[in-house]
Amino acid sequence: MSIDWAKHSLAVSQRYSDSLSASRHIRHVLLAAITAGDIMPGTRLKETELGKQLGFSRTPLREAIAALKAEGIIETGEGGSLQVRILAYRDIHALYEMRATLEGMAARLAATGASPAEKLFINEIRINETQLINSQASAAALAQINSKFHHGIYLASHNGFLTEALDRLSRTMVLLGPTAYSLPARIQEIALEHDSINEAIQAGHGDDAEAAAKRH
Amino acid sequence: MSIDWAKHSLAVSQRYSDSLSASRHIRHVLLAAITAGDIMPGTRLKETELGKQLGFSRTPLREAIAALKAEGIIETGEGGSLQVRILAYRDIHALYEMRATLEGMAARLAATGASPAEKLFINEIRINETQLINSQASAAALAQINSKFHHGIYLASHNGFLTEALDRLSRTMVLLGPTAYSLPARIQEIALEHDSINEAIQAGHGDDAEAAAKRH
DNA sequence: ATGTATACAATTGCATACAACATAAGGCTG
DNA sequence: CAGCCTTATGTTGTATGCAATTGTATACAT
Repeated sequence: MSIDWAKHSLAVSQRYSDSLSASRHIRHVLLAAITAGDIMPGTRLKETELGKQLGFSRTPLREAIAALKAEGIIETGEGGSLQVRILAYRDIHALYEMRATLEGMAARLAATGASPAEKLFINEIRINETQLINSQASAAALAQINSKFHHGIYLASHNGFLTEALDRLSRTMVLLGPTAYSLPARIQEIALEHDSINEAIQAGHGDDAEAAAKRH
Repeated sequence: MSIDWAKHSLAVSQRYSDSLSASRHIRHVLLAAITAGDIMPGTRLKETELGKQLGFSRTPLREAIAALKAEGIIETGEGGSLQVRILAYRDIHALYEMRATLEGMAARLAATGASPAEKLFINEIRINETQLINSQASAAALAQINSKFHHGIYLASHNGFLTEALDRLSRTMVLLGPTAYSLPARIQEIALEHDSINEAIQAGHGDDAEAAAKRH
């Protein structure tokens, strides 16, 4: 059974207005396919087959794979065969531990160093999120606004390496499968936690912001 | 004026017993050249020229470059030209800020979660370092034992992503140029700081270890 | 029947060739 | 003489073809 590559390819083309080189395009398509669960961890990827299905030569495909290997999304198994990385249980724990620390760092820096405009921006997103929750928005919409909220904090930290590291962690987390954004109870929890983080940032309390973000 | 690639290439071959694929070999050689200061940030890299000098085709060279681009060591300038990344001043601050946080995290985890054998291992390295300092060892030797000490802590954190992130930071830091390991006063300071970190880890005091590592 | 060795198929790694694009220089025109 | 357009050169992006290594299957021997 084959995968619907056209869907992911089209989405990437629209998202970036066809302005990506083939190798970058392929990289995003592969990430989208993994995120959507079309390719499960451990799946063996065969270059010739993938190239034929995607409609690209092996050269840009290998470029994309080289980048994903450098990020730890794809690994070379026994004998040089390619496969999507399988996370061990201790990796999962380590992943969340890492994210907690970095999220805490970002929240602290945002609380202590963000400009008034940036704090306002974060607060607006938070208000927007509350409205979406109250209006029973879809899980996808909630996930998107959630991502916006966190990204706003990353940017307000004024630390490009921190932002990059957190983005990288997010990309690695797609290996865990689709995130659960459907349980109503969890949605309410998330809202409360976001409130705590936001309030600490608005007040400029670094310690509180870090602690709240770590709990989240 | 050309660069002595043979030196770096030989060093990499010896370090890894010639068991690396061409693309990985090239990646290490490029990193070594940047570390040694043979290639300065902002230098434009021309694929055909590099390939001819290194004795490899453009294909594995591009694989290596793709990996280094994913790591943020090399970036594509105007018109798609390749150049070694230039760190802005705020990047430098962000880099050290990031490392302080991650080193603190590693030290805390090592203090709270390292096995007795791992703690012993770290302690041995610390003792070894003291001996080297007292015997007026070379700056290179001190840098090496310093690296070992920190790496020992990383591994004792039992968090592969943390270790990877710190290694990545180290690779990015080569863009700042050779590190100063020559000032005698600083050597003494480093020894004292390492002692503080080591003692906190041995005692299992997470807070102290994190604080000491952040200061360092 | 099981283990081992050999041969074949398939996949990855590398090299070369081609196409598209950006840049810089030189000539032409206003 | 200055500015713009055209052309030529050089560099990056992509495709294809070949070689080498690895996995697998089958046959033979113990």
